[in-house]
Amino acid sequence: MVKITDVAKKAGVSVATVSRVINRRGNVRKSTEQKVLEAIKELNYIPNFSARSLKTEKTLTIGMIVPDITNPFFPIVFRGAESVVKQEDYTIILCNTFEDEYEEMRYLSILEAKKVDGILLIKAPGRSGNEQYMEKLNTLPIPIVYLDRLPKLQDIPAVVADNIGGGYAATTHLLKLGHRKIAIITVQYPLTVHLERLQGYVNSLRDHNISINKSYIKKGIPTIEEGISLGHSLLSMKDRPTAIFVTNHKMTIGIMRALEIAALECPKDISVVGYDDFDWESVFHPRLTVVAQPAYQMGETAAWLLIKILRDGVDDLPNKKVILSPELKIRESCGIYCQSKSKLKMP
Amino acid sequence: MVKITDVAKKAGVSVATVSRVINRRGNVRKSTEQKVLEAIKELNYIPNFSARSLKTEKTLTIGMIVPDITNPFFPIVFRGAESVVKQEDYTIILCNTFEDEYEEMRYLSILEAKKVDGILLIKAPGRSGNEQYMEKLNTLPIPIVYLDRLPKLQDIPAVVADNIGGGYAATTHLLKLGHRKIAIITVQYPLTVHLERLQGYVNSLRDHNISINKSYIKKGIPTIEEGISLGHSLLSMKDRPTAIFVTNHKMTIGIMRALEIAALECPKDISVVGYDDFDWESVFHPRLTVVAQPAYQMGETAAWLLIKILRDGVDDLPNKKVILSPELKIRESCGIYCQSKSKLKMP
DNA sequence: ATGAAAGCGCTAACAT
DNA sequence: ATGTTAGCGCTTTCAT
Repeated sequence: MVKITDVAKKAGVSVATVSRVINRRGNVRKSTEQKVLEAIKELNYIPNFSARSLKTEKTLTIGMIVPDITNPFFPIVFRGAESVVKQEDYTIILCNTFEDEYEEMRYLSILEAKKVDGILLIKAPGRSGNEQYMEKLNTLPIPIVYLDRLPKLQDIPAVVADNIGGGYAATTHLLKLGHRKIAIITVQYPLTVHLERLQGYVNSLRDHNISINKSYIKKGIPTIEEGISLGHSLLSMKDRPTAIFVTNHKMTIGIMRALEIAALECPKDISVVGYDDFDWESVFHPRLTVVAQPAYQMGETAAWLLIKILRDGVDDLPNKKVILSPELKIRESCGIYCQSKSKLKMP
Repeated sequence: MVKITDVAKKAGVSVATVSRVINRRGNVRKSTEQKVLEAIKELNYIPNFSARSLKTEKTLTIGMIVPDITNPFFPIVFRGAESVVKQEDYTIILCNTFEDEYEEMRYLSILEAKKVDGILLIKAPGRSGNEQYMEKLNTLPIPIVYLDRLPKLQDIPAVVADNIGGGYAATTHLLKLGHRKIAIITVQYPLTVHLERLQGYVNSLRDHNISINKSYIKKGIPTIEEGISLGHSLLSMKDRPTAIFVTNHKMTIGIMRALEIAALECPKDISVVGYDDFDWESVFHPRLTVVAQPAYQMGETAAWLLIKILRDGVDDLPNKKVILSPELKIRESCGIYCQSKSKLKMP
């Protein structure tokens, strides 16, 4: 391995000078800089990050903790974050927690040991009995920007989507189509995103003077299988809903499967609004009407925020929390409900 | 920051002893070990990886370079790799190249500087005029395991899928259904995977004595838009194919879109076989018949191979290249072609 | 079983 | 503008 002393020797200068040209510290004559650059190229010298980090306390790497990179929402967020972070020569350690807070804690310790400069954290659902973990999070010596999911902490840097607004938009759309029996399928984890989407649903119903039917509110874990079984329970009700709002992508797939099994057509027999917008959803049938989140932008913004904090500190941040707006994409999975004829029509 | 000397002081031992217990080097009396462990816990000591790496030349991190994490195939591979790598306490730096070899080169230099212990490389397509890069790759001081896409190098550690077999299976399936006018849409990049899938298509046609119609072979870039336009050109032919095999997921979405625009139904009017199997494909319509790759297993296997190399070196590896088999998942996007009646029927 | 001490490759304060 | 040198926190050899 070639090191800085080798370069210095070859160029006929001291290591300090070499270091200066590597780090563009200035105070180097043009001609000596040239010599050094040549030596570097000839020897194929690459500075050793570990050594540099030991001294500077900077690693130029940030950690990103995601619940499930297999959920297509997160790769988009990742790319958004990477696109801004790479401009500052940062690199990302990606950690998958499988929605397990203990796994998250484990990764956090590792990231702390590896001295990443900052962390982009999309939290796993909190475990009861694990509350002291939040304190630890709050006092971690590494800057954290929370992404998508907001923990119960005051005044922390975070980038989230307006989930209440998303839930409200979805429900209101269904209401305007004439639906009155609107169910919601959401995730049982104590996660802000799902709680808020439910809140948006409730708000919309309230605002439109529709009473809330608790049996229309179903919660479960975010898997296809759960979507199927929750779908079944909804579809087999006597007073079956005419529309379903699903706040999770995988459960939406499950619902669609449940509809098929029950030989129900969407949107003819029942309307569905999903969450998150992926490329195939606008092509395959039924084309899903969904609340689309600005995933890429969320990643970008969070990364940008983190870098800003890394540079200037947290304290003089005007607003620590930024909220991005989702967008309702109206496609074909919702039909008009005509009360008089007691059936559904296409819009 | 609490460091090893602090722990030593608190426990009343030397730093050497602390280091021994941390690294489980043995030769420490049970009682002293206990003291050290307590000190570590009380002080909340976390060893500094940078310092350790500087000394040991190991970073316990590996780099993974992927062309596009937004392609749902790669997150699955990532998870597979992570699942084995984490058992050995490695962490993964994920790098997205956007299918750009220059971007890949840039990341490779960074990974080299950061002294990752090994690299999982899913190559971007090679650029002409950039051939000397392969030499550099070959002499990199960091072990590389190639994944999915095989570069033109001899005898390198690699984990790939049997793409010839995949292309053969897809084409043969169509043939058995009675199709004779089978088109293929594939990716124009010089990538083994697509070249081989095309080869499988050709082989199958040859083996069944069907002459190859060059105008049925379309190549383009792997995007939805390109799928649409290539689809158009195929569908507007006088002698339009009765079946299309698409070797890329995004282009498959594009094809389905093109079918809709042309008011053609799948599988009634035309059959389609795609590549890669994602959860929604078995629910939304038309349910795609696809060649499913063992993505997770590919990630696992590659990571396992890399770790083995990290431990034992490359040289005494029995077989450096492992080939995993894909599986044809037959669903509903292919119909039977009845030549006599000159139309398609469902199977 | 334990400790003292020499580096690992680099940066930066200080000297010139 | 350039050089000398003291660490950064850790592992490991060599004594004891």
